[in-house]
Amino acid sequence: MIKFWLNQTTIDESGFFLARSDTTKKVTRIQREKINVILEAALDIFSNHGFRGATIDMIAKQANLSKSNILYYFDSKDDIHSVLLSKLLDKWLEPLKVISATGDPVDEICSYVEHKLDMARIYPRESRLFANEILQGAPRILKVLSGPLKELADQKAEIINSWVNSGKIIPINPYHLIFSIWATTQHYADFDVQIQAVMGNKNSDAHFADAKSYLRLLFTRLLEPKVV
Amino acid sequence: MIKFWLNQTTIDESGFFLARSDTTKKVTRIQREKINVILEAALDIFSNHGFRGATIDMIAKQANLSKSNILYYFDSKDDIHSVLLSKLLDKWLEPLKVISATGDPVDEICSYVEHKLDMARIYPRESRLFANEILQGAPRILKVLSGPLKELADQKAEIINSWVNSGKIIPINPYHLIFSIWATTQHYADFDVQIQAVMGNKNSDAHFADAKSYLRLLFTRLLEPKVV
DNA sequence: TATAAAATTTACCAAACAGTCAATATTTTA
DNA sequence: TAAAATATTGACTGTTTGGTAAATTTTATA
Repeated sequence: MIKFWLNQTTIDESGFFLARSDTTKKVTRIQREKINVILEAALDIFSNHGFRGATIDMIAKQANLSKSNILYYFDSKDDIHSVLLSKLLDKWLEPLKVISATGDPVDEICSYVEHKLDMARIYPRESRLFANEILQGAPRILKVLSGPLKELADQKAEIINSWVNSGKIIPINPYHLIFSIWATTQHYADFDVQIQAVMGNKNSDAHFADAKSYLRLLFTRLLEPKVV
Repeated sequence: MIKFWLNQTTIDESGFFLARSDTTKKVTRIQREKINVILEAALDIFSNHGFRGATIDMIAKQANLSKSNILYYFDSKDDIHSVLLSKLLDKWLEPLKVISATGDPVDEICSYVEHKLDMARIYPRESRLFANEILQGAPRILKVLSGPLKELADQKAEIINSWVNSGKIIPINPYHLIFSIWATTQHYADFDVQIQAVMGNKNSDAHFADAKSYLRLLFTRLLEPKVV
């Protein structure tokens, strides 16, 4: 369990969110600053090396702190990782929530795609942290995947189905639509090295700009009942 | 460097393929068998835990051999991993090679998609091994990505461009088309846990069957100049 | 079947690593 | 500014891990 409480929430070992305890002492300026510095450094290290490939020493060096000092703010390596994951999950689930049943179906989906692609561009480290976790069987966030994530996906799948039933988009499996959006957008963060190798080491933003128009075309042509 | 030569090829430290040396002693029955057992076990372990998360002891246990015995056949943990990667790369690049300029464009692309999806279904461990490697910056296969893979992608991109120019498919960035195929197909192997969590733990093959028809629809509707 | 070669095991080493603890330094507060 | 609270350091510990070396067992060969 983390020693100092972060923001308004934190997580317990099972990955569920707990409200801030009343008996908590107030965080000092130094605690707030150092915890941020550590989490920032840890995100760098964990996202590039995975949990097992990362060492507290690497994080310490990146943060310009001593290992002991890091273990003063966090009880363990696991602890740092847990906090990063919980912060990530908030951010990660948010774009999907925005999809609204009342909007234009193709617009709603394309906005979601664009939103997710922006996330991959702005938060590539978070994307890789997530990918690392999933690749290794999601040991720490399985409950969140089969709980909140599944519920959210179910909910949005229902909306997509209603669009299908009213003929606003072509008949389609909503879950696989969602998976293909996740796959194509996160790919630009997770497989960045491969993209750089194949496309040449241009400015990464150029690839994202091209990806944006490509993916809009892809999903528009998929969904539109009329020709585009 | 590996002690016993495998099949017809192996790799040196830089990741390039070397022909089998003439001075090599012949491999015994036991060597052939045990090397296969070790590689099989190592694929399990590396694909589920990443390079740093895997230990020789885990591989040994999985293979029902002692750690020392494994180090009798392979010089190091790195060595086992290198051999697995080289075997994987052969397999991984092959489907793309099949795309032919003379076939029907949409058929060619859809066959490629199907082929890649089959690979993800049949070789999920290889897919995850590859994903793990890329996620961590592809330190061991960067040369292959910017060499053989890039050349192959360039070559196929030219074919796709020719299809665009002759109006057989709609105007499209061929590289991003390829990326979206890689992303959507490999997703079903790499993010399997997430898919299971969201869709319920049905038989995994059912998801692949659904994915196959979904992806055929996706790429057909993307590419066809006429309505589908 | 005796001998050589190959395979396996056992005991070990050194480095990397997560984490502890007590001493010291710095900052806050009364 | 003195005392209390907080922050930082450095030396240390036990464990895990990759890898070695020599002894022993098993298999192939002449």
